[in-house]
Amino acid sequence: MRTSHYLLATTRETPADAVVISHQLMIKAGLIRKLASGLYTWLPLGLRVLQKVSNIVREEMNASGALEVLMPVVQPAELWLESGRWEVMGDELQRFKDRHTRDFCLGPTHEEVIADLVRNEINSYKQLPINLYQIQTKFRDERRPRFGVMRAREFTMKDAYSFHLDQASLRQTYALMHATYTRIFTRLGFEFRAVQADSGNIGGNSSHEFHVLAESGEDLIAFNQSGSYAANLEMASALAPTGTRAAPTQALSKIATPDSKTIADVAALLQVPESALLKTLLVHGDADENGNTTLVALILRGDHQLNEIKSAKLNGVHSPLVFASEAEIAAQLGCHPGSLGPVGLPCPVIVDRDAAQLVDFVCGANEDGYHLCGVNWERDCALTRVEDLRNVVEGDQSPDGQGTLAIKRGIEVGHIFQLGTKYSKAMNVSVLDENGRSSIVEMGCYGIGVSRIVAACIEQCHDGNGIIWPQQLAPYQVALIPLNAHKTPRVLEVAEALYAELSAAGIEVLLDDRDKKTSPGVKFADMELIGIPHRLVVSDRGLEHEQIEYKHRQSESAEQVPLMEVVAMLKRKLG
RNA sequence: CGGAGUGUAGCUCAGCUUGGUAGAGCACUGCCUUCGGGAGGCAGGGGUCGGAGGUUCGAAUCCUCUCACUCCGACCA
Repeated sequence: MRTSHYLLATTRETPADAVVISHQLMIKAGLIRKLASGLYTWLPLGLRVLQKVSNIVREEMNASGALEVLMPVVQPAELWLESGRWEVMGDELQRFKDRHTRDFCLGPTHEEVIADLVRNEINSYKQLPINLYQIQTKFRDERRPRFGVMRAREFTMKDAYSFHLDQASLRQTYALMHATYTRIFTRLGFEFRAVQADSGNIGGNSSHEFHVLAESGEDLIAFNQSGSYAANLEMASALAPTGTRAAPTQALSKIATPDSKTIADVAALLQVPESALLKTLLVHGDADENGNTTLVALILRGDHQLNEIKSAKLNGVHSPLVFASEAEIAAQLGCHPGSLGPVGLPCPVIVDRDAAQLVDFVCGANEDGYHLCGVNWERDCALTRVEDLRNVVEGDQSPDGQGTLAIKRGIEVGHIFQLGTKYSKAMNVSVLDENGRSSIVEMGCYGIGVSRIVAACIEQCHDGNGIIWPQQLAPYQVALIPLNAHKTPRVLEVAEALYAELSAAGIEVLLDDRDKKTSPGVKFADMELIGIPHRLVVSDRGLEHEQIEYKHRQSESAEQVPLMEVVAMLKRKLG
């Protein structure tokens, strides 16, 4: 490709509304342009990268035996009513009516459509297992789109759905997809982790997320050094402390703590560490048959954070977690949230394992302006229920006993689920088994955020001058820059010859043939910004010695290569 | 959805407090010079100041409403 015939939409200024580096660079390098919030046009350069990602994903999915299909973006409401998700999905599901006033939605995912396809087309256990996938546009009306294509409303996703006669077969394909995803993200050159994950709304039993490690990631993941344990922070278990609780040494006392409402305030006032305090949080319990809920107290050590996902899964706790309002707390206890504690608390109490180990601790007195000191479990208040309520922290023991946990930020680029029969039962997807009996099939689903991968790659691979594409994603492998061609005609002749020869060898070359008004500095800066891995400079100076300058995007300095050897050298470097 | 903020040229922004002819840099067009790290000169083109209503002799500027976008939070397959 020649830059003179290309839409090289690089900008000098950093866009004002982009906060993460990948979003800034995608706009500066001319990969994307925003149309509206969460909606992006892919420009020629960006589309090439997106297609390279798609192709790698497609190759590996095909190699795994999955079959590619393409389903509609627009889906009829009937299918969603059948699965029960028309009501459940909320505003993220973009609904609309056609001219006949029939209800439709834009597909945020395709479980319903694929289930409908399979129940019509697959009748026998002999046709199972089968794994169908597509690479297609999804639409989710996100409450807050952000970070460019990282969290867009319209985005490209690879979604695969597998169908099985039994759970053993599902587990087998799930493992195969786990391995396939590992191959894909390895080929993409990512530093990533596969982590245990919450399956959330989509349902099902086992679930893993694949995260690219990056500071700008929206998720926190916990893992040990050996890699034997990795989980989303939402899911990571905190090991129970070992040993028995020490005996009390202090007497219970009540002290005035006016104006100290937070853990930090009270710890500072009393000159004790935050870990010597209790944090008491009131949440809604399970609803009774009339839909009314009572309050439940969740108690943590002052320095620990509540894990809302783990807590909401406990019996007696409303899921999803709903915090009691200040008004509800005042009505039931007559004090503010900052003054709560377990002593004499008139509601069920669930205590975190670490909080249950404390002795001589400080907690709220359930009376504004007072705290209790020297409090001890069982002596001063009951300890009836102990659970894992807290977020793990850096340095915690790994739940599998292998070393300690580190916590890092990750960008979720893949998610695999064992759905079981959640959708197949609701939509009656069945086959005849070998006994001729109808059997509801087991389902798995497997997603990869194709467009998000482009952004995630830039988050991992950039420097002060711009993007640094790995070879497998680079829109072009070689930037070929003729300098001073208007002064020395041979410069352009040699550049054209190299362009032809490299192209004939199947190497993707971007020839920067912009005219003399584009100074050398501009060409160098643009080619670095868009991240082309290999750079060749053809100049009058070099040609005097029959030499071409070569520089890799990441190397500090350039080297001179004899003209006759350039093509062979690049073929070698590009494998 | 709650809180905060911003809308002026393709981009980054000034002008608004105190109402009086629409601005700068970059980008773009033409000519000349320059030519290995985002060149210089001269001459140009480009904006119903997000939209509607109001106050006023007069509104980018003041008031009201509205829309869009961004950030923080909550939420999220």
